[in-house]
Amino acid sequence: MATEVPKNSEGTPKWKNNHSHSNGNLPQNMRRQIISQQRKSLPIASVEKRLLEEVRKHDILIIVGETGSGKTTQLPQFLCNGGFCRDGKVIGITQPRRVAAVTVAKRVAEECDVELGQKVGYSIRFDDTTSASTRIKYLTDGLLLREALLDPLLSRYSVVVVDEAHERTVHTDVLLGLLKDVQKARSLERRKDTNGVTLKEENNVQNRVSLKPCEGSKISPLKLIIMSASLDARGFSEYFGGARAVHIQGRQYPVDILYTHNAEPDYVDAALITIFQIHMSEGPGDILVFLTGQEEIESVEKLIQERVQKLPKTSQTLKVVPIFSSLPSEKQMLVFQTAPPGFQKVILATNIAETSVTIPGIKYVIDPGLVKARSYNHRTGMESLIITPISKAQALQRSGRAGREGPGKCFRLYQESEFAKLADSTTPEIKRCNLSNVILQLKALGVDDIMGFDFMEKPSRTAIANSLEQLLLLGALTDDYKLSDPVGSQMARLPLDPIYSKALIVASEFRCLEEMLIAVSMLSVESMFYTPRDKMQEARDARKCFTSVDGDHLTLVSVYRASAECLEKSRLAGSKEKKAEKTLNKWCRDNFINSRSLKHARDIHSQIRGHVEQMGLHISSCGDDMLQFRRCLAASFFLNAALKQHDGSYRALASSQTVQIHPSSVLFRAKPECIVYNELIRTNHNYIRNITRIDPLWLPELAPQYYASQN
DNA sequence: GAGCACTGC
Repeated sequence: MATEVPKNSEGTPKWKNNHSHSNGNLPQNMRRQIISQQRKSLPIASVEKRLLEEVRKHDILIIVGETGSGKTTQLPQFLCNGGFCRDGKVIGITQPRRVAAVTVAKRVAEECDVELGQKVGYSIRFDDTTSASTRIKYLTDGLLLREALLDPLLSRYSVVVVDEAHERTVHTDVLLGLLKDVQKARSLERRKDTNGVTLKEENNVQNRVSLKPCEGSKISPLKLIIMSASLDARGFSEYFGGARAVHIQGRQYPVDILYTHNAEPDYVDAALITIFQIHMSEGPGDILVFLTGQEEIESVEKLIQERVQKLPKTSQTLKVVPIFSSLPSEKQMLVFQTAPPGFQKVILATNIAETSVTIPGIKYVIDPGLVKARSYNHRTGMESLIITPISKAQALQRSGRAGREGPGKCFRLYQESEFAKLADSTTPEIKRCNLSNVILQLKALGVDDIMGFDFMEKPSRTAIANSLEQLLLLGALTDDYKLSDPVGSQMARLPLDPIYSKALIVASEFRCLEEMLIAVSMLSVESMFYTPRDKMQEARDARKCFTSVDGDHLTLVSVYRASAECLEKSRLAGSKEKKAEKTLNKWCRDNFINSRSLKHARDIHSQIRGHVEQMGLHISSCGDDMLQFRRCLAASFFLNAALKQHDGSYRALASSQTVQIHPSSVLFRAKPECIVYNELIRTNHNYIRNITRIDPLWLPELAPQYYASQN
């Protein structure tokens, strides 16, 4: 299952698709022949009939398929040929990642010899290629969740295949619980249709059944297929009431796993030594090193360059390439270039190389066994980034990266006894994140009893209670914790963090919705600014013209408007869309702005604007009245207010935690008396980011329900 | 004085 990709609409890099790399320029009939041969040689091909029988016999099937089994591309075709697309029904296959949905759909369309968007298509946020004739639909799991808001019984689907379920993203976990419900509801509905009986069932099933989506459409049973990489089939099977699990062989070359004899006190140093050992005494083949973050990668890169100088001239043949998510895409692309003749490529990567990006040519993997992971403290509402040991499943995934094209070697920079101590699998994300959004979605889907919802792994009571409380404070819920109308249902419709959705509603009252639309779009993307270490001053100077003394929100609005102006100018000058985009990209480079992030923000902006218009909110601008906008920010983000203390640190009013302004904020030096912020994250300190200065008197005035009794 | 990875009708 290659998930490697290419420049899609957002400007993420165009990565090579493993499957079709050799078929590109061949005549059509030859290409067809090759594809047909490739399909037949897949491990899954020999079990087509058996699989179809299993799906017919069981409403829920767990498929454990190793890497290279062909399950993602082949199973939907088997199902379609086996009659599961009759009566216009659709087979939906969910993926945790957009790139995967896109590449796999393209490959399957090619295999079926149809145009993408006809029988086979994909649907991801901002990019839907499906049509009325689409029968095999690849989509992100988040998007299927969104679809469920409109069509609670997912009535167009005859089969839903949840792929990569072992990754246990929040979306996957919520989807699993929901699908279980939908399946029950649909069989109930059918029995009602045929016998006229109503059965009492638990879990909101009744609730959802009453929401009949498509009038007159015949409800068919829903088949569920959960696909996962090995290790954890039992968990899924138990969750689905002892569901049948089948195993499909993979096709992966053997990878030698090597451990260190002794514990390594300094994994960075150990990684460096290992890189040079491989370079000097192993055969050719590229090296992939897993590191924890940008800073570490940049320092290791420097250290390698230094040490290479000390090697004999003939051995100075290492080519180092870094890759991490915030790296601009043109730089990310460099990992796909083959090293110059005689050179060995060393890729220094974060977790991005574990699943998201597949780099060809890797023969050696160096794995220090660590990952920087996000965790969330439900009590304080604080996120943190902590370096923690990986799980066994992750270690396996990493080592597998060495065996995609031939036998490989994986150097684990820890002892075998340490491996045994690792957790089997990574803690599911749902246990590690703020649940406000999940809860809002579930409420909108008619699930009122969150504690009673059948999560595969239930979040803690505190986690649920705190998020319910937050939603209550934002006005999304009524006093008895039901979705409020219109605020709650409007918020649920918007694909944003609930606090941002609320900010839009507040802004429409403050007559600055135009500014807020820009602000929340910009706040919803990662790393708008790109600051390479060696050009820090240059980057700072370039951004000066956007800086607002009022804070980061207004600064972001300026950046957005300047970029829009640049695009507009280019269009007015008669540039074609492509040329205009190029001009914008250059503008981004000149201003040290991440063009991928900006594009993303622009996409979000247009999507959200559409929603907001549909809801009938009043879109107007406050013009030059920045006071009005800041008051609106205070009214929206009152839960995140902080006051300066004597020592220049801040006290967050809601939690009484001591926090500091993040150095990336334009207010880092100014340190105003009172501020609101949007992000609280613990790294070396408790940092707050995206900050605007406000007047402390505004808080009791604009959020009296929260601040009246205090002070 | 500093930024794991994904994702959204």
